[in-house]
Amino acid sequence: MTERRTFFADVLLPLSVEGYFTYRIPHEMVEEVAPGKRVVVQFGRQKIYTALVRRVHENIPQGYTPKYILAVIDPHPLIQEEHFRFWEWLASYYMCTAGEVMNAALPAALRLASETRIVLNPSFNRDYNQLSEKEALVAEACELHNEITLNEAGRISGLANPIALVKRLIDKGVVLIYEELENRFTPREVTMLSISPEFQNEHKLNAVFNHLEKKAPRQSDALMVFLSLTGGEGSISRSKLTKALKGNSAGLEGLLKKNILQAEKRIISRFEDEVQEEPSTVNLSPLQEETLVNIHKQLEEKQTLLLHGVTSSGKTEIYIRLMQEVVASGGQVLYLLPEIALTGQIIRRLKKYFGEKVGVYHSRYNERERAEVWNRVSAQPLFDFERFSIVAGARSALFLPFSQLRLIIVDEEHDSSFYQMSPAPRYHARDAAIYLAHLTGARVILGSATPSLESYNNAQNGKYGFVALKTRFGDIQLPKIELINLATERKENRLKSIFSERLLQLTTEALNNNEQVIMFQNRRGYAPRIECNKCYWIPSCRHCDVSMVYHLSSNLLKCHYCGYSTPVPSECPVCHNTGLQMKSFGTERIEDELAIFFPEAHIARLDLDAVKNKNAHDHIIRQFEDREIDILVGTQMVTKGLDFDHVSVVGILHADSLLAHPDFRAFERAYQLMAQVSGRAGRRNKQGTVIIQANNPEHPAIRYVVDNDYEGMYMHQMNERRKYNYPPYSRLILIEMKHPEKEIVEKASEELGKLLKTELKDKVLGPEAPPVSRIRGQYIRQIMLKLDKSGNMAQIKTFIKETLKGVMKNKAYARVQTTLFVDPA
DNA sequence: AGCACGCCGACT
DNA sequence: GTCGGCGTGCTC
Repeated sequence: MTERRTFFADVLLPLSVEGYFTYRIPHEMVEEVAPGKRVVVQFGRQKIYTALVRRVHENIPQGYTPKYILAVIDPHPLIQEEHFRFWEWLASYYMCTAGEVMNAALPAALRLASETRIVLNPSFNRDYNQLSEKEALVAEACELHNEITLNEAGRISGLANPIALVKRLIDKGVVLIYEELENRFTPREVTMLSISPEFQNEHKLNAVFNHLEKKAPRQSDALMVFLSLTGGEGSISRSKLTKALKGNSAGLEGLLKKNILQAEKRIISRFEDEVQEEPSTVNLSPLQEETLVNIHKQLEEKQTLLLHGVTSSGKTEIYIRLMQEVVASGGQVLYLLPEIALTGQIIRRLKKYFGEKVGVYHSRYNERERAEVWNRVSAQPLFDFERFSIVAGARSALFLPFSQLRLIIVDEEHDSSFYQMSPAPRYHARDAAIYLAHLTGARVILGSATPSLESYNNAQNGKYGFVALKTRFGDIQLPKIELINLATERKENRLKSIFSERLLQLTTEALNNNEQVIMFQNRRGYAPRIECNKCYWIPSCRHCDVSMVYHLSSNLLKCHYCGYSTPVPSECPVCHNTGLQMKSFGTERIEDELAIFFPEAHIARLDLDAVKNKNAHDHIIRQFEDREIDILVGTQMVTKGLDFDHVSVVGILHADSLLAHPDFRAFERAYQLMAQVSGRAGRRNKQGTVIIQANNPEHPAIRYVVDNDYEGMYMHQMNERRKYNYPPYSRLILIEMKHPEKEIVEKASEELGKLLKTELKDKVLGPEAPPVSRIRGQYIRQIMLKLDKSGNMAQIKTFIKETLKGVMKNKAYARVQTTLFVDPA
């Protein structure tokens, strides 16, 4: 007789709780439970969650009786050991829980969440009079709808938190609750129609036909259409046949009833079958060819390489060649891009070479689509689709379960949107990609025309490989950049609205030549503020410490931080003067005023307000590509990795505003933005022109853009960074505290700062109020830690956590929200 | 993160 | 007295 052994599983829950939880594995599940599989567990009094098994063991937990695992979901592990290790590194480096990483990693459709359902207790005597009004409402709703959810109970009763009410109903024996698991991952199915086996010979089929022709002409018609579409062989989807039958569905029903046709469900992809193009090879210029050889050579030694290629230098072609090589050897490629650079343009280009091997993964996809991509990347997919060899995705694509990851390309690596600000995990996808590659043995290529100082520094000191592409592809010249001094223009009365005469003149010429123009202004809305012309009162948000922006389209003042909006006041509430003036220029106003100067031109706007709808962004880009738009006005959205062939003029309307931020990266950012948007200008056979308008055109950041001098900018900024001990000379951790009461957050942050200083001394800066010191009614204080690169980071992070815990013990600070940003970008 | 328990003020 | 708001602590 074999001894019965007891097994336990340490599982990870998708919650913001530290550590793993131990559950007992029922004997009948011992075979099934394995690390990386999803299991269903109850956590707490009632909630049921999908957890991931981290490890299985026989150590009996001490001090509590573990609950049982309720069910095993997966036949094969969903997560491999190296992914767990990646998550755990991310959690410890970025100071969050592994559960929070799990939440970010698994698409929602692969997580099960239970929902509390409320039903009427069968033994309830239906005496609603014994109940309070709200209780009766909820109970009656249960009777009427059979069951309601907790949320619905909240709505019906008007209570934000209906739990107590429901609990009373349970105690009174009126209702019962149970937890319903929702599995949201179901593959898409289609009904396929084919000839039933017994009619699959010509003789029989003819007989049927003759019979139907006389007795059931509608059915015979339907059969005819079916045969003509399929040629008698194979199957066709029901929807296709129905469409071809143009309403004769009765005929089809008859054929199915008589079992002449048979229906069968088949799982299909959620992604439209794109026309599969023959994989073509990319033709590289001799310079690109040389670059490719150089990349290969360096990747033999270095895991990560920085590809510094000026705009339009043809980086994408090189990426495609590298991808082809990886795919040919059976490997997988992850192509990371900033969310808004993931446009139809780039995807179409990849599909042209790789057809159905390319998957796309970003936040505009719904849950089910994401779950399918997840499956098609995995080594053991739940459903049988062709495996994706290449995934183009935004930062969250980093968590896809690649099994043969050989190459990660981080394009536009300087882009700060690779850093996730909220929610946790607050991580930098570029840096995390490098760690993931370290775990999996993959190579990383960081690409940019304007690399981050950090990456360029790593290339300079030999940590990364380095390859530069200094000339544009196909002999396109770099644009000519002209400076306009806004102050002098204004003084000499040559400024029309916000446009210099030179810019208007060049725009006119471009339009006459049937060329396109981009106008860049980094503020959305119509007027960034309005102002009383007598007492200088400025309307500001009631929840945030910022002025309200006037939006023409809605005729409202809006807060860009919390979304609060108000009508425009008819008079100044302070001095009752009716002269309220629009100050400064947003993209909406620029679009509006351009229409006065160029009434014939098609003008469009590309900013957050213009792309609220799902496909609006792609739509505008495509219209611009197709030259249905002559002038495109936009915020930084127009700078993100787009290639247009017919743009001859780019206007940067107010460069100073880019430099006005009190941030140690402002200079670098301003350079990157201006260089990137300038790079949109220029076309075959004609040099483009960029006009930079600024009150202070002598600013060094602008100088480096004009001279196309990345190196110079790099040296200049590295000097500054060294002087003030900023990255890459140090590492930063930002601690942000929030509370609706100014005094509380001030005291809490002062106290934390003081305690941190006992160990970290002058490495602690602040606390101080950030430029926008109140958002959504919460006062904000920040403490910046400037840490030595040589320091023991793990130890310092533990110290920070412990110190914070100590401060939070004070009941007065219990509701202060603290957020940690490691390596903030 | 949720969720329950328990303390306390306020309204029938 | 009950109702409901919110602080506190726990979840395998």
